[in-house]
Amino acid sequence: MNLRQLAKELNLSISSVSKALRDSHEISSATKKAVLAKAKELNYQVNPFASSLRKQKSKTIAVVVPEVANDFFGPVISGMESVAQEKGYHVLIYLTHEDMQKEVSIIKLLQNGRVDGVMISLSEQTTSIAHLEELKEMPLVFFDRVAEHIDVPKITTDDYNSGFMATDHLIKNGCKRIAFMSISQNLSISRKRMNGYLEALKKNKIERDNSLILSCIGDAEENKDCIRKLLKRKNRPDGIFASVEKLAIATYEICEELKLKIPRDVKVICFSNSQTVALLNPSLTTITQPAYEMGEEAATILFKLIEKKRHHFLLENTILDSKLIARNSTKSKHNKNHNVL
Amino acid sequence: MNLRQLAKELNLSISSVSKALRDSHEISSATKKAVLAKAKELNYQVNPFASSLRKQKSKTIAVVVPEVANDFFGPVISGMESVAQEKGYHVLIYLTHEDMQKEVSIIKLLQNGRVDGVMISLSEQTTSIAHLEELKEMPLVFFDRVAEHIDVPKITTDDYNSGFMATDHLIKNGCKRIAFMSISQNLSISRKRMNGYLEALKKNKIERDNSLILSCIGDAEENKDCIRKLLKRKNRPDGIFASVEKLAIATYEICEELKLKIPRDVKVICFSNSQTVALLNPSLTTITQPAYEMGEEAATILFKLIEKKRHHFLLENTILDSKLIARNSTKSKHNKNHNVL
DNA sequence: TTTATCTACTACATCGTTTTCGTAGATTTT
DNA sequence: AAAATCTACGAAAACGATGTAGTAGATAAA
Repeated sequence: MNLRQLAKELNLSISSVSKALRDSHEISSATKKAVLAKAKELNYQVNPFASSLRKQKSKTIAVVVPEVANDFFGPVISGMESVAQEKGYHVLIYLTHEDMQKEVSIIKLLQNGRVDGVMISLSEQTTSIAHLEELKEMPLVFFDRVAEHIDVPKITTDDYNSGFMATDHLIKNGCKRIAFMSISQNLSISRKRMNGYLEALKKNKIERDNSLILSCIGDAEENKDCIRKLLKRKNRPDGIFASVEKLAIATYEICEELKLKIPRDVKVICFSNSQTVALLNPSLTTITQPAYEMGEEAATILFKLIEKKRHHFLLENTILDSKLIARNSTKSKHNKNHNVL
Repeated sequence: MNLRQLAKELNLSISSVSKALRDSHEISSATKKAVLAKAKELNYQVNPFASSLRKQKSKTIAVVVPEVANDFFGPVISGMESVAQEKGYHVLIYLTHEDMQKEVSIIKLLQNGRVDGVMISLSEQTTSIAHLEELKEMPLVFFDRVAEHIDVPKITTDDYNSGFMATDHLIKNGCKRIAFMSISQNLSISRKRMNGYLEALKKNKIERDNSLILSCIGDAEENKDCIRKLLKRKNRPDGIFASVEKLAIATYEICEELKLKIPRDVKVICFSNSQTVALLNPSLTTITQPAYEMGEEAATILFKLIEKKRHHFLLENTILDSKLIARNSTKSKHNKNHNVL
């Protein structure tokens, strides 16, 4: 069922029917009513490709993420999808699986006008953003894992401050030797979290020890090895700040293996959006990011870019607050623990 | 950059260029080479809307799921996306948030040819599938939460058998009064899991007790209330089989609240795809579904439907095996526990 | 030599909408 | 009554790619 057939049924021209359907003032209300009724009766739906071709917009946005099986990206996407659904937009999803090559080819795919805008969180392995520079014409928003030197809106949490809070929290609970474990150093979030960590050490007059700063970029087993070595040292750390949840989980496993008690022997804090970590033994202290809200915010900004042509006033970055949720994995013997915002 | 401009640059007709790009035998190899080179130089990309309009196919599929922030649907989508990416297809994602009304309107959206095929897992609240019957022309695949009386391919795990295994596992570990908790009774997975549960009771000569069969369809607090009441009864169950993870987690919380020890006072098993539940205290015994594989399988079948016109031979259902991973939450004092496939 | 067959291209209709530009007839203004 | 303005519609040209049908010119078959 297309406009031509509908027009024939109604004894009207194609253009009149088209206008009637979009409530043009050029069409009398009687005619509009007839058209709407017939369209409903015959279940007419606008052909999206014809429409997109003509209007040069797709009513579709793309989300490019490293992974979706994930307590963080899941809710982010959910937030984006809600906003998009409300706006009548469609959401294409592309996974990079932390592979820069895939990221590059996905971005290339998006250059042909298939989408009106793109939201991206970079892969761990992404070292250059040349592929993104080429998207210049396209409304583009970064979220969470952002590239620093590119002139587009970015939504992040305050990673520097979160890194500071996490480290300070460990220190306040008695830690003297705190290890920082992150994934790729390519990621600005890792660097910012580390800078927060370093600043907290400095503020508390603890000297920086580079042997306590680990980049775990291998697979699960390699990362475990890395943690095992760390915890087997004679002067092992008494606090671990993991930049991502999987490293904290691995730490739990290694502690079990080495008969180290958390939090007695070593305290653990990490970034995580999982609900279940509250039920771990011991319950895991986390920095939790407002994932759903980040998705909503990113999408909202993207739609502003898409709808207005003036990108300029929107270039400033949006920074959302994460929460430190203190639980038992960082509890000190003497200090009573309490939730801190 | 479009075909017209490219053709002008090359002093060729539009149709020749179009054919050259698609490697038609009507074009000499010299010309093809020139066209390819120029296309690359000018970064020509086919306009997807023009192409889709003309060819009447979109190279796009839709995934409709209740939620994406989820340890099961996340990997499922990941599996689907891998297959799609390999095939050069794009993936649209739609979330129903367990709301039938949303599901209906999403399906309506998909009737206009925007996608070449649809994969869906029904929302909890879905009671009728009239909206899906109207997609008749469209290649359609159900996964996990399927509708039983509709003539399309379905990918599920063996929920009946899993329900049986889970219940049998509890009985083998000493449980006599086993509660079954599920979400919506609308879902075939709930019914099948329950039937497996009932069959295991029968096989072990345990009488069915309807007061131990709960449908938790409320929000988090209501569900907790429901569980609290169950565990406060004077003859409370000594085993709980939760059809979904969130109900098991809630059970853990209520047990903590009521000072009940798992597995001593009550043993718990549930369907879950979370990695972290292995680290809970006690570690949680689960039935784990092959989520990623289910996504791959669903997508593979969908592409067969899309590519061949003969749907017939594909109508049979695909059933994948879930694994029972025995952990401490179902450990009996006397029986040593071991992983069971 | 004439006719048939290839080769390598081009012209053009088509996919279904949207939108600009017209225009006939009715209504209002001068 | 003539001119200007409205109202409600239609014709037709895009949007960009694809595929059918057609055609010069070259080669092969009769």
